[in-house]
Amino acid sequence: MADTTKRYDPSDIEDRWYAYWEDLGAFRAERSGKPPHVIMMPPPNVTGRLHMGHALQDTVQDALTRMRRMQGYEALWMPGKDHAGIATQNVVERKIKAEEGKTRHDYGREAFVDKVWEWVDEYGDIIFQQKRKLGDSCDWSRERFTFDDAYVRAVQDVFVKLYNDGLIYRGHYLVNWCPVDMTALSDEEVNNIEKEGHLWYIRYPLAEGEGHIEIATTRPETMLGDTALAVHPEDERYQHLVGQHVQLPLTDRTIPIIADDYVKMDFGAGALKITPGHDKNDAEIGKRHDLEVIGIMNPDATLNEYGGAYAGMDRFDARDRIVADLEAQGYLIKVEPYTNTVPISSRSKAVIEPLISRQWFVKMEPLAKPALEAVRSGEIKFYPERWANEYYRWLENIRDWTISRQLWWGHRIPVWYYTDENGEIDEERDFVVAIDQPEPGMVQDEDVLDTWFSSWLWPFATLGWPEESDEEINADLDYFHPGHVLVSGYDILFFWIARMIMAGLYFKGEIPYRDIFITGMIKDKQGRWMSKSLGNGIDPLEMIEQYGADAVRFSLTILCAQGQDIKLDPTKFEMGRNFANKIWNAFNVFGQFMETDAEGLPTKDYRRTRAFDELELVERWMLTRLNQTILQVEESVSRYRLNEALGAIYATFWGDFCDWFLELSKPQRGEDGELGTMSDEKIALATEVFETLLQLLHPFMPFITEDLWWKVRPRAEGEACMLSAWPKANETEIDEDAAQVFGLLQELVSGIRSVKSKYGVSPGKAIRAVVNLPAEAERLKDALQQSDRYFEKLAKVTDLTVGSGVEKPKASAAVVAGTSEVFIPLEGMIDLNEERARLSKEIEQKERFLKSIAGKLRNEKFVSRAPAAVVDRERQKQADITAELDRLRANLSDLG
RNA sequence: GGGCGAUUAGCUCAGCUGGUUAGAGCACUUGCCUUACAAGCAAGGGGUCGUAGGUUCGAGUCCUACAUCGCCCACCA
Repeated sequence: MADTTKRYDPSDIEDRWYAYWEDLGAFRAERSGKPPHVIMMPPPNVTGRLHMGHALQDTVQDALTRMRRMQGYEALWMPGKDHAGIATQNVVERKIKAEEGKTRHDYGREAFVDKVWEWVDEYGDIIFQQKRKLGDSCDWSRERFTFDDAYVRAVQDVFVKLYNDGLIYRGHYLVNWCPVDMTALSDEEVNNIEKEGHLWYIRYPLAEGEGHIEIATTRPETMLGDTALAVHPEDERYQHLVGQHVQLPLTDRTIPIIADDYVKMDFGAGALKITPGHDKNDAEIGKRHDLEVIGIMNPDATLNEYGGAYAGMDRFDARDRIVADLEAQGYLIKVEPYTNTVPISSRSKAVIEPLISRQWFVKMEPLAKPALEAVRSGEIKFYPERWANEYYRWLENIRDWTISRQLWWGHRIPVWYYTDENGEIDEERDFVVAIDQPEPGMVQDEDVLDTWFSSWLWPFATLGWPEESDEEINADLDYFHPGHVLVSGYDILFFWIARMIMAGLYFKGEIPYRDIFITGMIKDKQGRWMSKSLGNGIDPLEMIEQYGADAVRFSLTILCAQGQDIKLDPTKFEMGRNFANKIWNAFNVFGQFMETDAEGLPTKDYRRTRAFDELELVERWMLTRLNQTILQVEESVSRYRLNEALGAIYATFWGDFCDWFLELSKPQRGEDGELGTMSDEKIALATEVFETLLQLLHPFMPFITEDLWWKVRPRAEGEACMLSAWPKANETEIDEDAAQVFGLLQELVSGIRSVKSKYGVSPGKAIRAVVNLPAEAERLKDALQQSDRYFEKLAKVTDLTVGSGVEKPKASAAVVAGTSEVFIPLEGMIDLNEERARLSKEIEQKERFLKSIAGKLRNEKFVSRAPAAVVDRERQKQADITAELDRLRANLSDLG
């Protein structure tokens, strides 16, 4: 007797099987004769904790990896983590602040970086432990970090190459400056959000003579950096003033009035203050007119010496004061409420201050072109396709990438400067771009690189690129690159996915992968992003604890439809839990009759001895369904419709295998109430189907399937489910005929049950039934006559008659199924009115249906234009329904 | 301002290149602790597929507007 309990308890087995797989080395991928299948795990931040987004994406990646592995591929799922510059630095800064009351400056750069390393060593692998709980079958022996020595080298090589190719430059430009993190950011790291603000109308008096020009601004404090006032060249109000000057209020400066057709005459006051040091558009206008650039802010967004009386104040305090002073001095004309877009750091949420700063940039256009072409040509495909449009849009409008960051935690920029006698950087002399210090005394650039400047190399730097002297590495790169599919969310389409494609093509000369599967994002029940601040997150580990990893994986997969966001709430995992429980108990049906050893493991290998055509109806039907399901799964997975694949297995397992096959296969209770037994032949069939279903389910629900795998057959050492050969559909065991006959049987059984339920006949009460078949259906008649046992088991029909032209017994209910019908004599229980109503309702429904078909067929255009197959199908339907109606009417009139 | 997505049963969602009488899970009703499973079984009820047009023999599916919600992008101060 197998050792199973009624309720499946996942906590019992999951860790055990994970350890077993790892010990077996089952996750490892090595260069072999097999075709490779490679997935690069998007490296989580070292600060990361497993969240539902990871759980979803890992489930998808693991399912694909496990399936390919079973299908005979050398499946590599490469894990790793990202040093995540700002994020990690922030975490450690917060920690030392909280624990020691210190800032990173108290530590100094070197000591602080050491502190971060300490943190990484202590906490950096937590997420990988969490991923193990989920069942991730990635090759941990290949785990990489974007700060591994070899990886650092790759990043520096890439910098040097891009510089030498003329694609990296340094310069003073207006950049997105975050005053909280005190670093430059790329455009992608900035979000524009709508915010209620004000539009202040301010008067700038003419320097020469009477009068003034009115301007409008949303950021009055920037006026301290104004170096011109612009009007439209065709604006008749101001034309005559161009070339003159205005007095800049609150300062002793005067600024020129210039004409530029960027100015919209009808917006605001029709004139524009120009602050080239703090506004992107103004900077361009400034360049056109060769204006002076004044930066009025310090890195922390307090005003600097150009702020005059406001120097040292925070920019927003200064704004209030300036407005108050303008008003007091009569320069403020009016204030209007105004909604404008404000740039926010995606990391710190601080309002970004555009300011001029010396930074490093990558010229993107030359990189973008091939990347565009790779997708346009179809070499790389997006699933779902629509994401290709987002990708095009971004690449077609690509802007240069600000890659330098004023942080301490990150890849140092491989640029060196000469120093003067005081040890200060000698700005007079050229810098040198080199990985190692070119000359003693030279100092390295203080800045570090954007995190994504290292992660864009992930698909090949993780394999050891660019080390060319090492044969192992070369062979690995040859074999495992390019990869096959990238699974990711759309949130990092620009940050990472697009840049990886650029990097792959530019540095490696190859696309990084063929397919990109973009999953939806996990949202809360109300469709909001899950976040710490909202406290609406669902912790995958708690869910695993509560429902089991397989249940979590099942539910996430089944909910993951083609890129749609998932509104998740914990009760969704009940679906998976219930299914796991169903699987567990289904095994028990036949497992309890197997010969087992003391540990409950099978000692006998039950194999079917009969050929397919010797099997009985339900068996042929079940194998047919199984083989159809295998085909369906393959088809769905090839299009990354994992929800559909898993849904198909679920329906077959529960709706076919459990509800019909097992119900018919399990032993019947003996006459005297004693438990029956199951023949070896029956056990063999159940085992065969169940085992195959376990394999189909394994990629999605690895733990329970592995556990039961060992319980259905004696296995040799190491003969794990996860390493078993993926089932092949056996097309010779697809029997459409059996499917059709069994389908009719299902209809008749359901009809009988329905009648019993309708008339309050207890399901357990034995009844008689008479099946009436059309005269020509000899084959059906034989099949159903042999199926009396099925009717008994499923509907408690103890007396079955099957024939054609059979007389309808007195006082019986009738169920019509196509051209067949079944009579259920219910002497004394049947309510004639009820029965009439029941039949009438059915007749009405069929008549409506028939009418719509007849309508179609009367339509000449339909008959002439629709494909012949469609028309034939309608004709067939018409004939079927007509026959069915005849019977229904006959049955009705029978009732008198 | 531009683009994308969503709108299908009470709820959450599938529904692919148009073609059986639109499906699932949950919830609901009725009956069952039928010795695999009450995390279950059986039988049911419930949908004019957001609105209005159009294309087509045929539309949940394609087209055009519109509405509502959500997301992305964008230099009108």
